[in-house]
Order: sequence, then structure tokens, then C-alpha cells
Amino acid sequence: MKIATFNINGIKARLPALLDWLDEARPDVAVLQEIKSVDAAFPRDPFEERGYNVETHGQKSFNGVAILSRLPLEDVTRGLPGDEGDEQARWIEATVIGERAVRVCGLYLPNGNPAPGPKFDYKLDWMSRLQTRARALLDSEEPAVMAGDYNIIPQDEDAARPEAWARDALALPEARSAFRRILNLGFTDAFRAQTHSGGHYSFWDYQAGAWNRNDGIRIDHVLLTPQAADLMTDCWIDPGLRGREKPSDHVPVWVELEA
DNA sequence: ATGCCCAGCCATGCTGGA
Repeated sequence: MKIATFNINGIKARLPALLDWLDEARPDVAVLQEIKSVDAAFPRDPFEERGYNVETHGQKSFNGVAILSRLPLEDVTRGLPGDEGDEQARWIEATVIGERAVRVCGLYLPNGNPAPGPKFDYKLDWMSRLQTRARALLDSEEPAVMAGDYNIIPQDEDAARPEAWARDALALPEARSAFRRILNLGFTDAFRAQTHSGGHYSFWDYQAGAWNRNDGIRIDHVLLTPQAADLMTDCWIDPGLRGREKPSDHVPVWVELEA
């Protein structure tokens, strides 16, 4: 089972590039972030024509997540538990039925800038709720994957210019430690388990020629429960998409499971 | 110190992103 997470930065703007990528790369499961569309306006047809089941959790203009899967999906849920008043569409889950059943969670973690401030408080609150859900996934003792745009630069080696991010919500100590608290429950950062060196990025700003200067950051992550980590055979980033026509500012991060 | 670029919107300048 090949799973990719991809922040597409708008389904309307990215549809041709996304379809080209799906046709070439053929993920079994793709979790998408920042669809920036309500569910009713999501263009399901081109995905269904390609054999993908489509589950979305969108909102107008901002945020929004989706799961595309060529394998059957069961028990789809939307929204991160823990705050009934949270209107922001940032979390979706489904069980993917492959050779093994894998619980796949797609997430778009709040950016949190400017920090300090209410947006950073919301980010930390959201991460606290994520930790609660992560603990429940561990308690299930089943293979589970939490994949998406975490908006966290875990360590300085995950940024080309760490000093430029030192006071940013993506790298502040409070944000990093909230991310580590989730890892410390017993999750594996799939990419870091596969590749120990720094200098691997999943996002390059549109501004100031960041891509051409390889001025990137690694903020899209795949976290695995121990049962999922046991099944992992590979994990990689596909940076090439960033150099194409009309790209997203993020690129896909992949994990392959024996499932 | 600030904007750069990009997407979306009952828009033609603003918010949000990271």
C-alpha cells in the first residue's frame, strides 16, 4: 500500500497538475490538504473516473482535507475530536482495506503565525487535541497513519536557513515540543526513520526564488503507530513536482506499507 | 524593517498562507 500526503494549495487551481501526478505516480491512497473548497464543489468526477474513492471534509475558501483511495474505505469520520465549536476543516479519517486494514488520518495542522497570539494558541490547543486522538490510535494497537501538513519544522536540520525560522510558529520551542510529545507517545516519523541526514524539504515558498535556491523546510510528515511502522518498507519525498508548471508550494511525501 | 508570490473571493484590494 503506497500512501502519499500532499498539500495541494487549492483544488481548483491544482486540478490539472494533481491529475497528471495521480496518473504518473498512482498512489493507492492520497491524503490532500488545503483543498480550499466546500464538499459540494469538489470535482469528484475526474478522480472517480480514475478509480479513486473520494472523501472530503471541506470549507469555503480555506483549509479543507480529503482522502482519495483506490482501495475500499470504511468508517470515514470528519473533524478532530475535542472541540465541537471548531469550524475549521483540518482532519479526516478512514480505514483503508488493503491486504491489511490501515487507519489513515489526513490532517492540516494550523500554521499558528503570528506567535505569540490567538492563532498560536489555537495551534497549541489543536495539537493537544491531536495528542489525545493519537493516544487513542495507539491504544487500538492497530496499524494507523497520521499524514499531512503539520506546519512543524521538527529540528534545525529540517530547514535550509533555520535562523530565519527561529521565532516562527513552525519552529518555536513550544510548537516543537508539542510535536515531540506526540512522537514520544510511541509514533515514528516515517521519513526520519528512513533518512537520517538533514537537508530534505517538502515546502518551498513561492517568494524570493526559494525553490531555485533550495531554501526549503520539511513540514509535511507521516507518523506511524508501532504496528504501522512494522509494515513500513520505504518513505520518501518527491521534490520534483515543485519545479513544474503552476505547482503547489508543497510536494508529496510518500510511505509504502506491506499492507 | 518590509515585501517578494500565490489562491480565493458576492474581489479589483484584502485575508491567509508559511
